[in-house]
Amino acid sequence: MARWQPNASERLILAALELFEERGYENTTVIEIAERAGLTKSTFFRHFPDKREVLFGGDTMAGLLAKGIAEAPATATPLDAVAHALDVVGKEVFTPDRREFAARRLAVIAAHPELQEREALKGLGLTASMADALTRRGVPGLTASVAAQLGALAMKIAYERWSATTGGDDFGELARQTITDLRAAGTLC
Amino acid sequence: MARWQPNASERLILAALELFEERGYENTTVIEIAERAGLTKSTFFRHFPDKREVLFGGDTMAGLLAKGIAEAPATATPLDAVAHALDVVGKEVFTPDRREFAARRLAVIAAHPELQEREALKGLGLTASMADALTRRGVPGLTASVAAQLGALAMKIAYERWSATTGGDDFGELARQTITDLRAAGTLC
DNA sequence: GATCTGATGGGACTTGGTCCCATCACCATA
DNA sequence: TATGGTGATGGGACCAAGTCCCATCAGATC
Repeated sequence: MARWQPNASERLILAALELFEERGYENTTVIEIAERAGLTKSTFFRHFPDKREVLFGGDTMAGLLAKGIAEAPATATPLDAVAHALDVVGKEVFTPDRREFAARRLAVIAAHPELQEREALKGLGLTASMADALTRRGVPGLTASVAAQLGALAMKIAYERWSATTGGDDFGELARQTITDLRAAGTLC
Repeated sequence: MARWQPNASERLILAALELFEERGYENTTVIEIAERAGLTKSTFFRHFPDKREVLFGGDTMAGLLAKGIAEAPATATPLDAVAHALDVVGKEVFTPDRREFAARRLAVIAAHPELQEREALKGLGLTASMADALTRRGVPGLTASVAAQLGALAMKIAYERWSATTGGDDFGELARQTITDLRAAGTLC
């Protein structure tokens, strides 16, 4: 059992996903996850602050969305800027090779309230980040909030659509389509 | 120490709120909450499924919102129906005598991520409940989702405004005003 | 080969949460 | 008065999550 094998985090993530699929989240112990990854409980908590977080890699998304919104052309409407940000996310994070993982991850989350709770919190963070980036573009507060909220909804829907495709579909395109759908739906409110 | 004193749940809730204010959420033990309420750990978990839930009374809100939406006049637009539901909630739950408690509760939640996480989950539940009630009115899926999302945002903002007032303000009115604001903001997206 | 650095192992400890059983208050009935 | 039933509570054993601290080991550097 050689120490020092690379990709400890990745191994832990995969081990956790597999075990959650096999026995469910609450029937899986952190120690078991660590063991399957050839590591120990101590090391697990050195890589992730808690058991849930193992399925919610880093907080890079918030910064990426903010960057994408800031970089959108000055003439873009708030929702256009959000669409641009989702395009960036699609190119840098939701790449085709991660599609299958996303689908498995979504299925596990859907089956366990504790994980949904964490996802909801992450969603709040992303919404706040987008709203913040929009106000820095000069968008008035409430409008920024609404656009960010719709953006978060669009991202969620697009993520589900993307992970459910058989492959080949670009996340950015799906997101853009989703936003136009939401825009149409919003006028009926 | 007479057993059988009434209002065990209320006493636990108040004790928890006080302790969270005094020492913070993570520096407060369930045993301490129970002791201040003149009860024990066992009894605490008999009244609440976990430590967080003590600040998130029951799940009556979802049903109330659904009822309010269902009862709205047939001519009402989706957002109008939501406004009607928020009015119902204002009359049955967010009554003036609970305003001060709401303010203290919000302050505590804002200071502790674990509590924000639970609130985020509750928000998801309410959104889903509203979207569901809207589709039962014949509103198409995506439109229902958008209206529910905006409704949840309106409720959150109105709740903050309401709890921050010095008193006398009606939650339903605040919510209605908030929805008008959001509608205006939405057209700028 | 000695040393330094950083990731890992391991164990003690606290707390959240579950489970099970004993105990007590209150009520009804004889 | 007593007797039994019901439901809420007390209490303790137990497991898993998460924290802390220290020992250990691999690899790089000199």
